[in-house]
Amino acid sequence: MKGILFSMGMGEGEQVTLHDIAREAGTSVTTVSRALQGKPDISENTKIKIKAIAERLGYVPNVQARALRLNRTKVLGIINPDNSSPYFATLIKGIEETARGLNYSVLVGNTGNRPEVEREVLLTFTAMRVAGILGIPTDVGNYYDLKVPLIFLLRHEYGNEARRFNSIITNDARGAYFATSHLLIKGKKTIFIINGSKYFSSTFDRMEGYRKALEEAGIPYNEKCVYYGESSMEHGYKTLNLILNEAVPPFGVFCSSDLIAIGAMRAVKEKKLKIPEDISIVGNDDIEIASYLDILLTTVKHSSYAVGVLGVEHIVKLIEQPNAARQSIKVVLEPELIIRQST
Amino acid sequence: MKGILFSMGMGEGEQVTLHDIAREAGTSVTTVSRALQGKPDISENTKIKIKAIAERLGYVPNVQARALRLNRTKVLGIINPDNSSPYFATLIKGIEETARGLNYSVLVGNTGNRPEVEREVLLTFTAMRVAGILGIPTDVGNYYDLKVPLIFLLRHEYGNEARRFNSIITNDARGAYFATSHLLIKGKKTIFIINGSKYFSSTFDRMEGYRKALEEAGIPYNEKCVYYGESSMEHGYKTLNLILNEAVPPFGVFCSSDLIAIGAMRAVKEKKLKIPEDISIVGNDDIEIASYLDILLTTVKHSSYAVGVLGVEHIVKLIEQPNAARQSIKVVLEPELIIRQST
DNA sequence: CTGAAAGCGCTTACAG
DNA sequence: CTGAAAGCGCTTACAG
Repeated sequence: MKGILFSMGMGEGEQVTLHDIAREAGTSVTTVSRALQGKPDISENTKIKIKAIAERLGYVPNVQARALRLNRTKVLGIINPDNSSPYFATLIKGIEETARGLNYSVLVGNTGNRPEVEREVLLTFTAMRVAGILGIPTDVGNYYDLKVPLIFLLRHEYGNEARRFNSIITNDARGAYFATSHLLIKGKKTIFIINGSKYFSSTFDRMEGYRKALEEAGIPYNEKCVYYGESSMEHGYKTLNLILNEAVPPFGVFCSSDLIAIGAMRAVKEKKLKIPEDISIVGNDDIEIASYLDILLTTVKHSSYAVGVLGVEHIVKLIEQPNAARQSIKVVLEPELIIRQST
Repeated sequence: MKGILFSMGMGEGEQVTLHDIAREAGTSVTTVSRALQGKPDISENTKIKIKAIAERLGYVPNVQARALRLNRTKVLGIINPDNSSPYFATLIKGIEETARGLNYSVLVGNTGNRPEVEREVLLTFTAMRVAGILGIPTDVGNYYDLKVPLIFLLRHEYGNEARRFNSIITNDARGAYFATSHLLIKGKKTIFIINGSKYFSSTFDRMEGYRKALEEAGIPYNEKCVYYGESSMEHGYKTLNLILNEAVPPFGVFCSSDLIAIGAMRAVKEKKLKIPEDISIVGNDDIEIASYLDILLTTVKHSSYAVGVLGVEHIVKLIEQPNAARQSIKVVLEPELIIRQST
């Protein structure tokens, strides 16, 4: 690493500035700045000369300085519970790829669904003066006094605060409705739901679709069929074992994530029960592995990648078109039921 | 979102500065800066007053300005092929959590293993003046003239350039040796290897362990048993089908990632062949799902989370301890064979 | 077509 | 214990 640098007379950490180029070119910093920006009021000759020197010196603009001067950055902050969870990972990929195409960088923060961590990350993003924030909220209250464009992804606020925030979500009520109806049609009379955390709007929305489907089938709602918790294989595994202590198959289970479904399937397998005969399982998300499992997973497909893409496109619009900031963004992506082998 | 802000007289995008606090406190910006930093040369009274005002105004320091002044940022850049691949996702999680604990932010860039994208991301990071870079390299040549601390993760350079770069890797030669020996011990006479891309050092290292194990067992090396490609379920699936066109079971397969192994298992299942009787499969990485599959996957465990943690710890040392920068970092984490049901 | 000057928000010697 | 001043690297009116 040393060789090349030292031969150019630049040590590690030393950065070429406009001033260096100006000195080399025998011109002013002003001219260098404008030449590099390709502004029309600089002669072709000068531009060519300056660009050549910049190239030779390995000049890379200092965006910190530019940000300070222009009072804007090209950085987006992403707040999410856990970047290693496949659904969020795909969302982040959509964000990163779209942001890169629009010349934005992306700062990632994990909250583990802990409000105090979320607050901390938000503070860091604010200090970094990110141009906008894309958040999968844990505690909506943490976002009240942000001063930058913000869009909630996957979850929105609910209750009294409703409609104050921008959001791009998937239609979880409809997804749950699809899943539950499908389970019913497949002949299961009892449908369990292993839902997410009670504090998320998506969890709440799913209850709506679940109840609607039951109602339409004339099956009374029974709160003993409802479980809440985190989105993990382990939780799915444990919860299905809990259910098995209380109920005898056959029955159906709608899981609020494919991860939960995979854990649940594992529990079923260990009890030597059959899927879908004894227990039908519907997942949620359609992560890639759902179509590589031993028993292909029937699931409600939501494209988190698409949510990421839209999130960036909309937030960049809010950032770059001042009058757009007055608009309220409410996007709802429709889900699709993918029927495979687990039902 | 507007309510609170407007009542404070601050609109969206307007930021409180040291100057605002100074005006309010009837003091100089210098004093405010020092008070907020908790420097000893400011009276207790002044500190208390200034901190209260800062709090009330919702002051958040502008790290861009600080970075410019101090000529250093608290930002780390991560370059990786694909943040949605589970092994990398876990690595990134380890990086993010450790970095946050040390007050660093984390910029994530995906390369898709494409050198030109890698170059682009590196340029952006340089422009952002990241304090250090943690990279899973695709083309080592892209890193030659970086001027910031750099550590390669998971892969290192090889060939002529060897030993110029810092690296934290897993012992892939040993892992492949474990896997291959294990397959041999389990009675398979032919061992295929579905390896990664030819251009990665980890792929190369795996070949070493693979050949050593064969040699010890007195089995001649046959290049027809070696396949290269990307790390995906789809590739594992296709490759196993290719293998099945050429060879008849029983045989063993060592896959260079669990994702490949899962794809391969799917192909075996579709051909109605039995795991492990007909085909034994060993994965690599030990991603979480390996222990939730229908047939629990035997795999070589490498902790990418640990690599992430160590990566941050070491790079922060390089950044913050100038004399440490002279040291060369070469860390190799040892793998472990986890025997489950697929062998 | 080009340059001198101001200023973004911060920190830190330096002076008092 | 406190403040005036310089300067980090950049951009942009303003003047010529």
